[in-house]
Amino acid sequence: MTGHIDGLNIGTDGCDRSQVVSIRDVARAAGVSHQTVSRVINHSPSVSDATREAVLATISALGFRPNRAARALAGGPLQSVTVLATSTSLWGYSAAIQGIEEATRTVGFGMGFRKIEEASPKNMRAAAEYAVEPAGALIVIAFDRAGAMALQSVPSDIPTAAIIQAPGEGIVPAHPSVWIDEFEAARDATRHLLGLGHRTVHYVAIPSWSGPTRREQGWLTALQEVDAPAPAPLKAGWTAEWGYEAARGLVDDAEATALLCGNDDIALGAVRAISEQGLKVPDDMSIVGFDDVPFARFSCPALTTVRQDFTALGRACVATLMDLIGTRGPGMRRTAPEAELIVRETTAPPPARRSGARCGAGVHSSLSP
Amino acid sequence: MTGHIDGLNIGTDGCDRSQVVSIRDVARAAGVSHQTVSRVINHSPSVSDATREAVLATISALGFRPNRAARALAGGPLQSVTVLATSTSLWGYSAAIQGIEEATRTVGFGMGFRKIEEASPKNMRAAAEYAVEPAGALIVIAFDRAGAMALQSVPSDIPTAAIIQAPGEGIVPAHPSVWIDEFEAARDATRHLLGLGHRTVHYVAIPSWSGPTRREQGWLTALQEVDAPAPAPLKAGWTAEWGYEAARGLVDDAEATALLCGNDDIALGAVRAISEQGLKVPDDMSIVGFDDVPFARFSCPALTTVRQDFTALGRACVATLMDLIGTRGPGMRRTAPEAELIVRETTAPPPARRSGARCGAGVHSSLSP
DNA sequence: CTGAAAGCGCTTACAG
DNA sequence: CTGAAAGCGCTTACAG
Repeated sequence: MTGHIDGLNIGTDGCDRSQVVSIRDVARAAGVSHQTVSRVINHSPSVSDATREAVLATISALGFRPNRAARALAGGPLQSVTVLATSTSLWGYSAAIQGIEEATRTVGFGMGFRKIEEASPKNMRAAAEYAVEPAGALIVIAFDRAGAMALQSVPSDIPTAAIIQAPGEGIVPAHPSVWIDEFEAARDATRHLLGLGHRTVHYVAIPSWSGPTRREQGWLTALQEVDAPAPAPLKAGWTAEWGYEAARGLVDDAEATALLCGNDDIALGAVRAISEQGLKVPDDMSIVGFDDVPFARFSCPALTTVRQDFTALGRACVATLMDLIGTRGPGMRRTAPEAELIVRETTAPPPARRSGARCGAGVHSSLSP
Repeated sequence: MTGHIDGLNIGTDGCDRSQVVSIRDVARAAGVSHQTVSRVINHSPSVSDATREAVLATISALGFRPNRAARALAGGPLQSVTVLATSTSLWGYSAAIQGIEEATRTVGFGMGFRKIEEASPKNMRAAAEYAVEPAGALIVIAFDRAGAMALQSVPSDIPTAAIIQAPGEGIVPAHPSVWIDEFEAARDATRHLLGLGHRTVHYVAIPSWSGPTRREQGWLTALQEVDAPAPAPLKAGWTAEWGYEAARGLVDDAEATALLCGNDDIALGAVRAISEQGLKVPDDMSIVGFDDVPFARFSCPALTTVRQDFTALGRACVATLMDLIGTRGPGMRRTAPEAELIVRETTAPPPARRSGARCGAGVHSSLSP
């Protein structure tokens, strides 16, 4: 059974504009001019304590709520930011959005969200139009190609900050941006695997559109440090399917005993693929993820991964934006967080000798829907 | 290393208000009055095709973007909804938000988001204030207690719709609401387990604040249908930790061979706990989740669960809201989606005889951080 | 079909 | 410290 109420409780049509109390109503009730009320709600120092209190009392008595549209229109300060991103549900995105929301709320801003479907200039103009206020600020999450293109297409009169993938050496982002540089963490993860005795480490790459990512560079550097062979990175998308497919392709390669994955979903998909072949993680194959999604420590075996604090990154981006528009919140930290290797249960020394042959016993049928 | 750009490319301060083109600029350039421009951008039929085209051309030539604040202030139709919820990252929430965003974008609305920290009336007033427009519409996601309280505290002059847990028989929501009724799916899941030969099914409940949820009722009904003993539901929160703890408590109970969990995170946490004890899922314990999170089919073993389409639910909620405010989008479906049992690998017949003793060999140390 | 008027609720200057 | 003025960019009626 499905259920829904068809039109109950539609007593109010939501357009009771006659009844909402305005700054003038407050002024009248408090015996002052409406400008004085304006000063009070804007925390102007040029109001005597007595009148301030009186006005404040009237405001709460009347249930006055300032009209944001009017404020924005009259040239008040920016009070909202709208975030543009290709996803709300992938971990990095949703965690970053959470951080952005927290930080914007702290400084008294509202937050809008709009999904990037396609990063055409036309769409970006539309997106900017939905920026809630005239010239309302934008934050674009540009982890992916569409996001990066969106960032480029943003109208130049809109204050914009971005969360991006760590740019390569010497590349300067076109907008104030924040990122996590995972070079060292990726190198650490690779060294960890190498230190366990693996001859080399395979890498399943998340999408990139402008040269290798910093995490890929870190991986490669660790390999080169010890003259380990560097297999070509496996290209993947963001979801578990990709890790599943990548790992299936590696199962018959006796040389492949360690796998660094561009994110945890990919890693978890790889774990699944290995297990389906009757092999064990980490006994037959070590796997390391990236991100430390909340579930990572509950997976079986618990996933070794590189933790990234996307929520803090979101907060840092808001701080950067506030610098840009000259509104600095109290104690806003703009430093991007570090990435950190978390060793759990999916990494171990390589098998004495990988059979390469599938161990029939453990073979499941392929994925169910 | 952490990285961030300090203040690069801050050529624009974002307040180039002198330069933004207004309806009057368009009017002048097109040789018409500004009302005519207004009519064009509002799709009024009372404009000749010739003038419409001319205006449209000028609009794109000048890069005109209507000012939403001015529109809202002047009494134009509602053009945004802001969603209130306690989380952006839990699956049900983020998927619902995605559906809401899609649907609002389709009808030309913008979407705001504000997290519910605490559902005090004061906070709700503040939240309403951040509704982007005066009397801007609200959607509250009331899966949890704080959400439900928020829904109650919403100022009555704001058009509001809600996504809620399926209400018990005879309970009428205070606002137009949508929900998924999981009664039958929960009963199906329980029957499935019973049909496999389990004597009974234990249930790990998600939080409830007004009697048993529909899914709990479905579970109980299936048990009663066959006179199976009905163990007290185990209370849990929304995350994997809770399933982990609940399952640990069940491991020594030889009677407990099947577990229905209030959501997939709980179920996955339970799987982890069982495995840590050296037991196997589903051989020693069958586990069923709820929601079908994207990862469910990749877990090892792949999770049997009840699929719920939260994205469709979000869309249905927007349709309900549009009915409320009298703005009906093209082809909006408001029917709430059904829940559906997806049988995968975590369910099987009960063990011939559960030892109840822990199998030392497989015991991991407890959870890493 | 199109234009001139008035006003939405606020905020900046500008005066006192 | 406080009030009277003007205007932000649009939209509804109201006239033609």
